[in-house]
Amino acid sequence: MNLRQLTYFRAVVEHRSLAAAADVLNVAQPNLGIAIKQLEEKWGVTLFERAGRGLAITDTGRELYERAAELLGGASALDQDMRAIGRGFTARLRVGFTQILVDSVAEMVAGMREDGSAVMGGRTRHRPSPG
Amino acid sequence: MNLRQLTYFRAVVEHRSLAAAADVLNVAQPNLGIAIKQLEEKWGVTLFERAGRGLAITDTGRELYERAAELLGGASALDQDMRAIGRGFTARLRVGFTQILVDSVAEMVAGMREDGSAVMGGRTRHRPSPG
DNA sequence: TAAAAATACTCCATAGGTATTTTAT
DNA sequence: ATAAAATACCTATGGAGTATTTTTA
Repeated sequence: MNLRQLTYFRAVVEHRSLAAAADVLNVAQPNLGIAIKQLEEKWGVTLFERAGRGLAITDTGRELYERAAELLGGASALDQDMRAIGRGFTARLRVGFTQILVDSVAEMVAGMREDGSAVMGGRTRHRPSPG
Repeated sequence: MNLRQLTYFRAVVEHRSLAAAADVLNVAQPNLGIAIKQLEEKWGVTLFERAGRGLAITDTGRELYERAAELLGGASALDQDMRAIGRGFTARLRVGFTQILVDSVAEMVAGMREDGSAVMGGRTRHRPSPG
């Protein structure tokens, strides 16, 4: 399994067609069918069934789609954030605050995300929550 | 960026050495240096600096490590779960329950995970929470 | 001088493309 | 007859290995 195969699979699911997905991805049609077959053979599952001229996704395919999309989203975000660091657009800032400020800080961060700032990483709790 | 490069990077961070990581991964030492250089050049960042005979990770490298580890963990879990489906060991079960049972169900699921069951997917809220 | 990383190269697996065949409307 | 997927085949990129050189404690 690699990100390329998952990317191809996701596009095929979203376009419900090898040809359409191939067009969007700017690759030749056979590559997509091959990538999907590789996943199916590696895992011993069926992701699509041929339905007339097109493809019908299976339950297993749907399960994979949800999780592949999440994984690819994470990979894409990581890629963009690292590129941003490379361009010097960001630095790492560690911010500490107490419970009373959690909501207002969260609001600020959400605003930064909307502004296109590359907000990376998450929260770290350095002391156990009371109780 | 691909999972192979991140896998190599993670191993180098964890072993603080190309040679040691190469030994664990059963690949030749130069491959790891090449993979890391590819990431550095793609993003324009510095992940390690040569420190004496070994390598010293940079702040950027640390940032990448945290996120790469998370991504690789997700990929590994996905891989195992799909393989389990292929072996017929799992089926998809959609379970609905009301708010009062959330805690007890969560506890059961956590127990299943500890038992090694392949618990996949997450929660879906089909109605807005009250208020 | 010993231990680790970096470099130079060769080889091969596989990703990608083109052309064609098969399938179903 | 047409539109889509599947198959066959060829090419080329890049991932892997070996051998060697450079770096530094």
